[in-house]
Amino acid sequence: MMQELPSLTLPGVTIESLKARCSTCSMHQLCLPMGLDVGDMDKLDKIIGRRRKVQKGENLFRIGDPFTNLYAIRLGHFKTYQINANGEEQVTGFQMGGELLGMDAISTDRHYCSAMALEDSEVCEIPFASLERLLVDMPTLLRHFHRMMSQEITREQSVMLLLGNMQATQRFAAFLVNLGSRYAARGYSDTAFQLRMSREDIGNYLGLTIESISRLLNKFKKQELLRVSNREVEVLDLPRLKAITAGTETCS
Amino acid sequence: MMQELPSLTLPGVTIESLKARCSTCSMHQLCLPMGLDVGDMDKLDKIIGRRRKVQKGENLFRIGDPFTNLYAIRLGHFKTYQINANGEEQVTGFQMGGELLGMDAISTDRHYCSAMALEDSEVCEIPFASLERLLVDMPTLLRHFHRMMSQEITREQSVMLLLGNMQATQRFAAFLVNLGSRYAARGYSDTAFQLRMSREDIGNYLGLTIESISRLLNKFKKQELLRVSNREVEVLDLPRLKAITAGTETCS
DNA sequence: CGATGATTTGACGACCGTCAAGTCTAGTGG
DNA sequence: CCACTAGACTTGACGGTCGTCAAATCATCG
Repeated sequence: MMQELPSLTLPGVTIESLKARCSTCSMHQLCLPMGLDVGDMDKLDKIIGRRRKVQKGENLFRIGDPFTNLYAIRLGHFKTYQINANGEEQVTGFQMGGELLGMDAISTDRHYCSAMALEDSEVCEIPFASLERLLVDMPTLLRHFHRMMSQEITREQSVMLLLGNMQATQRFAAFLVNLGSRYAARGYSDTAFQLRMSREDIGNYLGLTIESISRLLNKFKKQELLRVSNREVEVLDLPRLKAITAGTETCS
Repeated sequence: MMQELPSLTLPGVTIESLKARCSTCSMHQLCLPMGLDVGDMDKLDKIIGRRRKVQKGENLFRIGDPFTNLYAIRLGHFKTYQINANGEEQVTGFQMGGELLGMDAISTDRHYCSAMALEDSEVCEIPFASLERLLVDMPTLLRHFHRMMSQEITREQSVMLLLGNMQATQRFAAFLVNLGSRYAARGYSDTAFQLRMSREDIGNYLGLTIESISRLLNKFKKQELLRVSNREVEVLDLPRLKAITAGTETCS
């Protein structure tokens, strides 16, 4: 349902080749496959600001913060969340290495959501004013930047489908399949991975309670769809999980 | 909760002044307040393609259609919707005059959702390739285009908050308040307007059934929050409706 | 005026949230 | 190394919200 990073899945582009070239940060992973040449890469290097380490539980930015930078995740995982009038959170997404944070802030010059590190992480700051100036001279980068913003729009549409249309079981299956496919796009296993977020965050993201998540994990375990140990997950029957996501496999 | 078009709410810019200047389509309403001069406006005119009428119930585009144009709504209302594996719809938004459609398609060069006219409507086609070429020479327009994409991201985040966090009553109140504020931004009343969409579309959008919408309308009527007659709505107590949206007024 | 689809209303039940208690885990300090 | 603690997670019982189903009523349009 939700999409993989297309830039990481282009044919002939391996994650290793990108890492090798990457001189500064994951932003390059996103640009290289789009056809940036070495000269363009150097220009990009020049505007990319300092690296910044973000400790587990620390906010990269908060709702209402003035907007100056986009952030490319080099390492680690983040969650983004809205806060409603009562101070309750709504998790709007989980982000991992190679993804871009902060695009929601362009519209009002203030961040519209908060971003928190789920583990010790590292980002590259990309001053947006500089980036926008650079875009004028680099049509390829411009194109790619538009694709990334558009992709965030489609990602969120998928979440709306999930929240508006799916039952609890289906939502949770979709969540796992999506995580797996994103790890696969990064060269990791799509069936064995660690959940970087708490049950609470998962539940919040999926519009369910922590208890429901716990029960769903147990149900999937009993059906031999999953092996679960704490935050370690192994998907034993990915096709069936995908069928549940699609709504083909009715209940389970 | 969801946002108004900021470009239509800048101080000193009335909807009339924009309409007067607007030579071709509502895209100009979006650009003028951002500081485009007359020369820039003319350049924009040149790339904007033909107007296109779309009849009620007709699709402007469908999921999977190849992407060539963005569409600026001149007149009328649209809904956008996803379709899941079982062919069920999930309405992801309602759009009105002055709003832009199709930005989700940039990422994959195919439309990621379908758009259908809720009444006889009219749009301007904006060939995206031409627009992107133009953006290179017009930093102001570039800036504005990025704001519009970003705004779509924040809008969707608000819907995620709505679907993930709110109860039925609160969702419906939020929906009405949002509609009102968007009409207000266009120079119409924020308390008396016509619903252009069916109960079914509203329910689908809010993750509720048509029956629930009907009951909610009735409840609000009994509480003297609304006067309702078919699709005609008059909000009698906007502050209280806003309080319900915010979750301040507990149940009602 | 008749027909078709949209909307309303009621009865009922399922799904999932709430509450409460219990268990496990990881991190800390003795 | 173990005891202790706080927080994360699990499990069970119960209830409420909202979905499902069915029937009736109401608009709209040829």
